Amino acid sequence: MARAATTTDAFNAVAEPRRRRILDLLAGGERSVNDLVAALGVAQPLVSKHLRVLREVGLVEVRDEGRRRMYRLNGRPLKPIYDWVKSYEQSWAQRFERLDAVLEELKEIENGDDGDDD
Amino acid sequence: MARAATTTDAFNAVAEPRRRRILDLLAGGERSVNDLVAALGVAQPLVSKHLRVLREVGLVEVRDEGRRRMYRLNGRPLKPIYDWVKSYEQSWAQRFERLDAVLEELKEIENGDDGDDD
DNA sequence: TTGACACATTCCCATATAGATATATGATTT
DNA sequence: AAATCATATATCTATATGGGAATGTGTCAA
Repeated sequence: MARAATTTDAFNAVAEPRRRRILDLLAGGERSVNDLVAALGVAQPLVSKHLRVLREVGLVEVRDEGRRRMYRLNGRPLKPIYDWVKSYEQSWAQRFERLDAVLEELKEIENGDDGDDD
Repeated sequence: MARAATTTDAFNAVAEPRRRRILDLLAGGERSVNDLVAALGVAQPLVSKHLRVLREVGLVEVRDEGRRRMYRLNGRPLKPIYDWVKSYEQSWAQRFERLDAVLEELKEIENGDDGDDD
């Protein structure tokens, strides 16, 4: 099996930095494709393809306005990512569990060794 | 260019569900590879390969214990994901901007049409 | 030393890109 | 209708998988 499609879910869609950048731009408000092309400085077909991926996972929605297509953000599909990653918040905020272990080691070392040994 | 390597950053590493599951298991405490193999129900070489990816982005750390290798979680590389996605929290908590637009449309319809159209 | 156990790595395959280029589609203007 | 503008899609290439099977490596037991 190959890697899962980028359109499988938001996790995969958002793994690509350019797509995150697009979402960042859309967070500032609705934008046309050409707007995005100019802001990103990449080829138009590539932007369209990225937008397609984002559309397929529901992260953006389109509205036709004359010959332009206005894209807007829909953050809802990001919530599963938020929920998942939030449950790990402790694991970087609390760097003290490890510290505990180190302190215990130091206590033991205190008993006789110098411990200059990284 | 192909897709970015899964070892490029945590975003890519975590796009794979099996790797998220591994982190979920490690969140409960240190585990040996065999433990993970049993818990996941997948082939051992595959688990080792996923662990390698997680190791390369710093999401797990290893400790040798006899012939076993004990893996433990390091959540720090998840922080960039958290920070990025957190800035979108409004965009799903606040589903009212859209509602506003709908209400405006309804007001207009009120002026003459029945609007039985969902 | 031999054997068993726990993992990691290598090789192979099918698949899915990201990007570049060329072209198709659809709306607006002239 | 013809030309133009704004986007989307099709085609091609190089690359990076995830998974399966086989094999390599290091540790402990007999």
